[in-house]
Amino acid sequence: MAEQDRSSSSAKRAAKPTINDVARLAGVSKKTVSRVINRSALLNSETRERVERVIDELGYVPNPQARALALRRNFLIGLIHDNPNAQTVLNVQQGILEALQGTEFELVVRPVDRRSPLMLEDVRAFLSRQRLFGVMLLPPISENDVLAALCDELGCRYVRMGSAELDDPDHLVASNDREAVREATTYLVDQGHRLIGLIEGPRGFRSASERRAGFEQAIEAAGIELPRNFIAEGNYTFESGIQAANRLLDLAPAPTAIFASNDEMAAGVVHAANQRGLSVPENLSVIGFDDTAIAAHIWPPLTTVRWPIIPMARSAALKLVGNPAERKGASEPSLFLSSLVRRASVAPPRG
Amino acid sequence: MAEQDRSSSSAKRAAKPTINDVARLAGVSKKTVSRVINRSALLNSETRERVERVIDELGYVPNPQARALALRRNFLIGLIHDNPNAQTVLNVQQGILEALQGTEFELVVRPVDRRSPLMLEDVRAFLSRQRLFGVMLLPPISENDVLAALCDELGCRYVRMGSAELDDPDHLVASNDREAVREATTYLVDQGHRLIGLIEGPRGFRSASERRAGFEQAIEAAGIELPRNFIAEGNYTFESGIQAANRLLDLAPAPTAIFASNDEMAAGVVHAANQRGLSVPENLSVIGFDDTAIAAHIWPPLTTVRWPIIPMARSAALKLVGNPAERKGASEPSLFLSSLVRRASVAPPRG
DNA sequence: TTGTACGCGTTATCAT
DNA sequence: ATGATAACGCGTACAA
Repeated sequence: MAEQDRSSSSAKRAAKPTINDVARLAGVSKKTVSRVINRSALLNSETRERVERVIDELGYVPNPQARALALRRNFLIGLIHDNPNAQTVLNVQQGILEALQGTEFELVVRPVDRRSPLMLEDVRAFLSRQRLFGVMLLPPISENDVLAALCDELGCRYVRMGSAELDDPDHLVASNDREAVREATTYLVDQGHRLIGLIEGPRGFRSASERRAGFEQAIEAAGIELPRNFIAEGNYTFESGIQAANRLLDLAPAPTAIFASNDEMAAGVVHAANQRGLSVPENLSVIGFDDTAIAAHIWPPLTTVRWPIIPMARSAALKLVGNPAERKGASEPSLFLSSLVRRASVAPPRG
Repeated sequence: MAEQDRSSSSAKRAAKPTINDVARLAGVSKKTVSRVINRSALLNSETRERVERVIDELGYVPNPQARALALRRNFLIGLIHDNPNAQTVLNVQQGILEALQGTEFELVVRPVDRRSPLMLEDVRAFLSRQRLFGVMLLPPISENDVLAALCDELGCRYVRMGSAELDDPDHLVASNDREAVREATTYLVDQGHRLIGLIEGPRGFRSASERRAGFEQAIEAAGIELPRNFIAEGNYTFESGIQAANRLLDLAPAPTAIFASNDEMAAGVVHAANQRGLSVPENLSVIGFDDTAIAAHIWPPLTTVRWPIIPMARSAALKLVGNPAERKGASEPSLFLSSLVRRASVAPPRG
């Protein structure tokens, strides 16, 4: 009787109840409680209910640290990324957190440097030490097959986010960048543009090559012959967008429209145009990619490709932890469609 | 002898070495190894060196899960925030991660809803379940004293980030928003503006009241008498900036300059001006606050107040985990100065 | 279907 | 200064 003090059902609970408390009060062994927690199939439903009642009364919650030790697995989801743009990382976080909401999982953020020769060893140390439940890989490192293999080797589930089909559906959430850019470029053509410049992303990024491929397909389909130097390379930053735009605008004839492979670079294009006294879209049409906040906030508002990044990240996280509503999360979609958002940065070319 | 198989010093280590392996090979008890790990003072330096050598040979790393269980404390730093703007959260993360780089700590992100009546209970559950080493509190929830008291109660260290002195130096990293805004406003006055509008932040935000106070001090010091309706309220979003700007610009006489309490709203002001056919800075000068990416990316580039957020976050994290280079992290600064970044969005008013 | 005994890898207690 | 032994809270053989 005296022992019951520890488990008063009132609000006071300085020492949190353990599985032993539950077992004792329910009159079962702690293994049985453990079975209830882990939803073992072989369980008398009457016993289960009794245990569950005690759990509720006590407000018992399993100790994650003890579970992690015994299971050799933490209930943490890792977000491994190498600094794609800020807004992307944040949107991904939001999507993941939405999916993890109400679960026992927490999100751990882990930036890495893809150019460091130690990157793989870093990740290996991180994964094997923290024994994460699973990780999400963002572009561009999501395109690294060795990294994915490493996750497998270490028994860590993973889902990659990407702009093309890089893996099987269980390990992938992708958008179809190529198709989206083709649509965007075709829109420019339909407006009457024939001199269309491309600012592509950095070499080695799958998103860069996919977007370029979409651009070229549209150009070819329109029967347009473009000079080689109408394609300039950027590195997805605002500054690189300015520079690439200046290279393009120095050409004669210069493009009357530019597709930039992301919004930051597109903002750079608008910036460069303004510096030159060109106004958008009267003298130059611009399209970006991502539909990040900046697209809607600059002047004029930017026509851009909207990438459903938050739903994608949510879906990816559900793949990782298993959607409780579904069978095992396998039913989460893997392919997401992007769409063109038409705003004010595009107009027909002048005369 | 046969047991030595487990601890070959070669690269192969499928099963990671444990403290027991180290103890056995070093010929000491595991408690002694534990003492080495935790830098206990009472240790024969000869023993320590021997143990350390074995640790290096084996590539032994303590298991965080077991440590967490035994210590009743996880080596995790939590970032608790209620969606201030995206860029802020990300910058804070960057600063924290810089500080945590190379340590045993990981960063766990935890968004909360400050308006939910369950917010405190959420945080309580989170902290007591995960047993975090410490947490960082971002504005505006960092201004909640009850929340800070809750951390204390649960034995969780905390550091608050804020725009004024909310706590003692051990628990605070703050910028001096009031002074910075006073300087910014004075700059407007010095340029010749007398009709200066303010778009303040949302009610209940300390940053909002601090910035307003700075604005009013400068106006008063300049001997300017401003109509009441020259102060409009926003909620730190782009949209609210547009709306507040339109209210201000509808006035007669209308302001020739507007100080917006953050960059997003300032971008909204520029947007609204463009919509009305006013050009910045010829017809309207604008100053923002934060120096987020958007400030430099819109046209014209925005004069704004730079808040050293990354160093602040880094410093806060070091306060939490203790700067290894310093005594105990107590020497990290608590007050940071903001500075005015002059770009192209301010000019003298038109005669 | 349920319970017993032990392991997970570390730290803490209290000896020596 | 160091070691034996017991926590920490949960999961898993294997037995019942």
